[in-house]
Parts: sequence; C-alpha cells; structure tokens
Amino acid sequence: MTTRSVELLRVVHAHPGVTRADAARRLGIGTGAATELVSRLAQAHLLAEAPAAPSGARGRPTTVLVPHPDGPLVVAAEITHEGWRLDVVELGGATLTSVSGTHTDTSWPSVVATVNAATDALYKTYPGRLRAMGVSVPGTVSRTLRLDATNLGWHDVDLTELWPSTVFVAGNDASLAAAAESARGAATGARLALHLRIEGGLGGAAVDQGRLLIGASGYSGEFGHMPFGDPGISCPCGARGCWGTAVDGTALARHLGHPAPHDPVSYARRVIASAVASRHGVLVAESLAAADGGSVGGAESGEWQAVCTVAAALGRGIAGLVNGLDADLVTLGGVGVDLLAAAEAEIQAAYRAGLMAIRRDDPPPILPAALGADGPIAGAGEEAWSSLIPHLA
Amino acid sequence: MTTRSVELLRVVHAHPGVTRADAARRLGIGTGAATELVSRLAQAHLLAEAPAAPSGARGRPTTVLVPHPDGPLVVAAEITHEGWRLDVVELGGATLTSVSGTHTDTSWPSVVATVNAATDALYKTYPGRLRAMGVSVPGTVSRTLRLDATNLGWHDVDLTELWPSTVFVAGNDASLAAAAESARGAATGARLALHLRIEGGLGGAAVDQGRLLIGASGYSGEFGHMPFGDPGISCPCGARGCWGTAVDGTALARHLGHPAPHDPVSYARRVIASAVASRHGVLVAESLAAADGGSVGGAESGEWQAVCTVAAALGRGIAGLVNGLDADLVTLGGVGVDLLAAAEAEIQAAYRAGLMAIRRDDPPPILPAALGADGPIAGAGEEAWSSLIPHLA
DNA sequence: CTTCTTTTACTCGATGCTAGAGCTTATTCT
DNA sequence: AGAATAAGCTCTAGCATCGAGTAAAAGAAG
Repeated sequence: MTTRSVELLRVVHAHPGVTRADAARRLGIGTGAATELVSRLAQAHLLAEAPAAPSGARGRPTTVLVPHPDGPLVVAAEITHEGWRLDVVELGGATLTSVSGTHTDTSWPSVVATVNAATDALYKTYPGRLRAMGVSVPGTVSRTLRLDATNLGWHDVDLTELWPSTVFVAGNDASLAAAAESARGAATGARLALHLRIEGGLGGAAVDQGRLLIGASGYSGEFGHMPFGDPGISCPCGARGCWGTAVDGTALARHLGHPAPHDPVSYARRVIASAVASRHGVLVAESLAAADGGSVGGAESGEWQAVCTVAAALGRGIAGLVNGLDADLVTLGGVGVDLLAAAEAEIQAAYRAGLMAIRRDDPPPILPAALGADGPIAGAGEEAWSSLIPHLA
Repeated sequence: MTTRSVELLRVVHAHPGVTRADAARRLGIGTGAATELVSRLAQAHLLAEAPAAPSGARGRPTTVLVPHPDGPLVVAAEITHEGWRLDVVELGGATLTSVSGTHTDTSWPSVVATVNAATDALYKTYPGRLRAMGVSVPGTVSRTLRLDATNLGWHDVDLTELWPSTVFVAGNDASLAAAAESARGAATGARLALHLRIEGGLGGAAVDQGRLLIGASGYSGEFGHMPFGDPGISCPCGARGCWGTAVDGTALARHLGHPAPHDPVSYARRVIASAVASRHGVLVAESLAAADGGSVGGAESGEWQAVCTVAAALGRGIAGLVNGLDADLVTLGGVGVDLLAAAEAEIQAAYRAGLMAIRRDDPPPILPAALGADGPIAGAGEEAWSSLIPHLA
C-alpha cells in the first residue's frame, strides 16, 4: 500500500529475523512509525513478531520480525531437462515444502499438466496463501514470458500456462542462479556480481546492486556467445568462436579427440574427476622419483591437459568480462565448480593475465556458487518475492 | 522533499515543456494534486508555468512546465587532452552559457586552478544558482572520485578539488556520452542501450532503462579490453588480444605498416577519409573499365583493406556484446561515426555473422551517436541533474 | 452568434501518514 | 538496589494526497 510498508517487507525478506529496532533504523524511521507500520502489517497477516533471543546487550529487548504463519507464500518452480520441482517459499526465503518429479513425457503440454496438478495439490495444503510463482527454465525467456528451449523441443511456448494468476515471473536458470547468489549466496553485498554457470553451454548474468540485469528482450547473460573462443569453431547458436564452445563438455571432448558427448555435464564431471585422479597419480609418481621406471598413462595426462586448456579459456574469458563490466565478484556454478576445484591455479593464472593492469592489484575473487544446484530455484523464489512484495497491501 | 516532487522534476527534466495535465497523467495523480505540487515547486523557484502553444484540440488550455528563471542550475564540465569547457545547464537540459579554453599547462594543479577560476566567474553570473557539477574526464574515475588519466600523467588525483560543494559527479567521457545518448540522443527509449566510443582507445557503457551501469569500482565500460582481438597483440593495459587494439588508429597503422601514430584519432580520420576517396577512385576506375591501363595505387587500396579489417573487428565485437548483454540498440561515437559512415556494409556483415541466430531476425540497430562531440559534456550535465534533483526541496 | 462538448484548472474537506517529543518498560552493569 | 541503556508506546501537529464538486477556456455544431 504505502512505500514504507513495501520497504519494510523488503528488509524483512532480505534479512529474516531482523529486530524491529534494526529494521526501523534501516528504513530511517522513528520507533513510533515503526510501531504503526508493524502493527498494520501484522494485522494484514504479512508479518509477525516473535520474542528475540537474548542479545546480551543492555536495553529493553526488542522483538524480531518474522513471516506471519498465515501470510502469503510464493511457489518457486524449476523445470530441467530431467524433471521438475516446486518449492513453497515464505517471506525471508525459507522453504516450507518441496515436491519434485521426473518427466515421463517431455512434451510441453504434458509438463504443464504435471506441474499444474502439483500446484493444485499445494493450493490445497496452503489454502489461499500461494500468491505468486517464479519459474526457472533451461532456455531463453522473452519479455512476454515465452520460452525457447531447443534441446527439449520447446519453441515459443507460453509459460503463463503454469500459473493463471497475475504475479508470475520466469527466467533462465543461469540468470536466476545469479540472482540467488546475489541475494543469499556467495555474492551477497557485491556491487556488481557476475555469475557464470557451465552446463550444456555457458550462461550467467550480471547483478548490479542487487538488481538482475535482464537485458532488452530477456535474453541477457548469454556470455557463452561472446567471441572469446577459437574463431575456427562454430557454435550451434550460428556464430563462430563462442566462448561457450571453449569451456563446456564438448570442448573437453574435442581436446581429447572424443565424439561430442550426449550429456556434456556428466561427461565433463567424469573427465575432470579422472584428470584430477591421474594427476595425483603423476604427482605421486614424480614424488616417488625413479622408484620404478614405468611411465604414466598418456590418456590420463591428456585429460589433465584438456582440463587445463579449458580452465585457461575460462579464466581468460572471465578476465574479459571483469574488464568490461567492472565486476567485483565472480561466482561459478554447474561444472564451473568442478573446474574451479580441479584447476584453480590454471584458471587464476589465465584470469590474472587477462585482467587490465589496474585491476591486478586487487583482482575480484572467483568463488564457487554457495547455493550449488539449488541456485536456479532459489532465484526463482527471490524474483517471485521481489515482484510480489509491491502487490501486497 | 516529497517523492512526488522528485518524480515531477524528473519528468520535467526528461521532457521539458511537458504540459501540466500530461505530467499529472505520467505521475498517475489527479489534477488537484498536480495543482498543489506545481504551485509548491513554483514557490520554491524550481518550476515555472508558461502558456502552452495552442494545441488545436478542444478543452481548456493547459500550461507547460518550464524551468524557473531563477531556478537552480548545474555546471557540466568537460576536460579533454587539449582543453576544458564548462556549460551552465538548466532543468530540461538546455545550456545557458558555455565557456572553454585550451590547456596552457597540463599539470593537474594548473588545470584545477584554471577551471576553478572559470567556475568562480560563472558563480558571479548566476549568483546562488549553481548547485551541482558533473565533469567528464578522459580517464578512469573511481567511486571515490579519483581520476587516472595516464596519457596526461594524472594519477590518483582528487576530482573533488574542482567543486567544493557536495553534489558532484564525475565520469569517464565514454560512459557519460552513453548516458547522454540514452537521455537525449539516439538511444532515447532503448531498454538496454550500448554506446561505444573510439578515440585513443575504445570505451563505452551500457545504459539499462535509463540507468548508467557504473560497475563496482567505477571503471565500467572498458569494453575495449575484452579479448575479442588478436591474442598476439599486447595492449598497453597489460593484457593481450584486447578489442581496442583491433579497432583504433593504432590498428589501422599496424595494418598499413606505419609506426604507431602520435594522435590516433586524427590519424584514423585521415586514413578513413583517404580510404573512402581512393575507393571512390577504384569504383570510378572500375566503372571506367579499361579506359586506361594504369593500376590504382597500392597504398590507397591498402588503406581501404585496413579500414575493412578494422570495421569487421568492430562489427564482430559489437555482436559479442549484443549477444552477452542483450542490448536493443548500439550507438557509436568518436571515430566510430567515421567508420560507420565509411564502411557500414563491412561492419554490418561482421555484426550479423557474429550474432546468435535467434537475434538475426531483428538485429539491434547500430547508429551513429546523435550528440556527436557534445556527448560527454551533455552526459555530465545529465548525471549532475540526476543527482541534484533528489536534493532539491 | 449561441449553445454544447471536451478538457483542464481550482477549491475544499476528509483521510491517513509521519516526525518528534516525552514517557514507560525491560534488561544489564556496578 | 540503583544507574545506565536501549527500546517500545502514545499523543499531537503538520502535511501530503485523494476525491468530488465546481469553474473556466477552448473548439464544434447548429
């Protein structure tokens, strides 16, 4: 209803369990106004007050602001190649219920029917409380909420079929993971956070002071199609030299002379794990010196080589993005986490070499995503709450 | 003071000469509230009402909202390698006075002294009315308003010396030109506008729904240091393969086997003009067919070749940025305007080839900057007004 | 030329938000 | 137990906003 209510709800959502006095300070209002505001929002079943844990400090104890037990909820949905998942998320980001399933039939009408049935069941569990939905999908989402996911054969399908009501947001999985990392993950507090997610390709997004950069048509964050790669390699997107073709599972396969893997994600994980294992073998062998004359297997060191090449391509591209966008933090998701764990030194070396000299003194850190596989659905919940809050009272 | 006042001032600034009724509609308030608001702002010497030109439509004629004749003003400043300029800008963006000069001494203290003297003179002309300053500089500006401009030998100098008061903003020339194009130039109304400016190097910025993306440390828009170029070429920035090294005057010189030019901007303009002229010669010669057997001079066709190579590098990089950032409009400034005029077909061909297939149906247009050389100072004025408005009343 | 329609401006009271001051309450420290 | 501290509560004056009703100024229609 009023600006202050919206601001207060935002503060409580961003910092669930904030004390009332602290919230008032953040809003820059007096305690009188805070009393009024909180009691109004409590009456509207949006907030509840709970006694605070003893702080140990002096002074009259304050209460903490928590979501109302009968308050509004959002449904965060994630649709992947393999299946679907729905989380019921309350103000503050906590998940109350989670249901999931795998696709029996990946045709769009079938998926819609399955998800709608699951949503109906949740409606019955939380009567009248589900007020918005956010959905993460493995493809590009236009501003008009139409989805293209080529590998699933979905072309220009209407996402609003998933949720009849008005407050509905949808986004690409990598973009939403970026939003989640920024709101509750490793990128909390960053001014310009960059999230990169390697799965079938390379996606991601930039988050500027908490605001997800959505781009003009909703297709933002296709960093995988910036030409940081080898111009000789053509990408399924139609361009050449795309960065994505240099860092995903198909890149590893190409370096190893393998055919393009059917499932690049698990292929990449396997290769990376095997490369790390064989490298340990090499190190052990080297440390054992000439104890025995046997040479290390060629395939294994080839795998390590391929991983290093990919890691260098990743680091170099990150440097380019950091130069251009002036990020202060980079988080990696998907296979990027494995790569970072396996070959951090190689990524860092290429990253630092690609940075402008003025940034080298204090290079923005590259961190693994804190939310792991839950990033996209958490981001869906965040974005749903962000759009819902202004509609509440 | 109040939210509505700020909104109204913003509307009037963005659309000077808007009618009162129209402004009320944009703010979503009734005519009663508009009367109140406007009279309050008029009393505060922020707005004035003028009779509207006869619209020809029915109804009681409304008044137009214009800046108050005694209202606040901002100083827009531009400092270049060669000199300085100060514009006094009123609400709505009109320039009342412009003074400029060339550097006699490019040491920072000397420049500060010169600019301060000019500012003092303006203070006397507009007593009590100059309330903010925005300044455009040819270098990187940190969030703490410190400037690095290597070619001028300025390192970590304090920009706030230029303006003692609180409301002071500063920015890189290319970033501010981007802001200006978005506010009043060719990119008005774009959702995500990208501005690229080729001068000594390649700079620019993205503007998301009117908001200039400033980045984490203020160094955003260094797109020239994204590795779209030849990895064999090292950039003064310390990295290799920077895009900037493939599109500026030094790139042309390299392709032509010339030494690096002292002034890459005028060198580039000369080469491009000459290439265009010689190409016309070639075309004329070709159309004259075998009228005479003399061959066209090698140097000239070499120049056209070099221009084409650079144009292709520019187009390819733009495609990468559009893919990654999802821009819906690209504007070119500086030498980019000349390149676009000379070799639009070559830029467009490389651009389209580099776009993802899903964007090729409707590629975001590439346009020359509408504000020309006034872009940076206009952007300085825009940013100064943007920060000043919330402080007014 | 007169009257009607359309659009906008003005007036005035009701409402509700907000800041601020002063007071009360609950806790810890000494 | 009393002082110090931090926070909540209450009340009031002020002001912004909204809505409804009325007045004004122009073009259109007869």
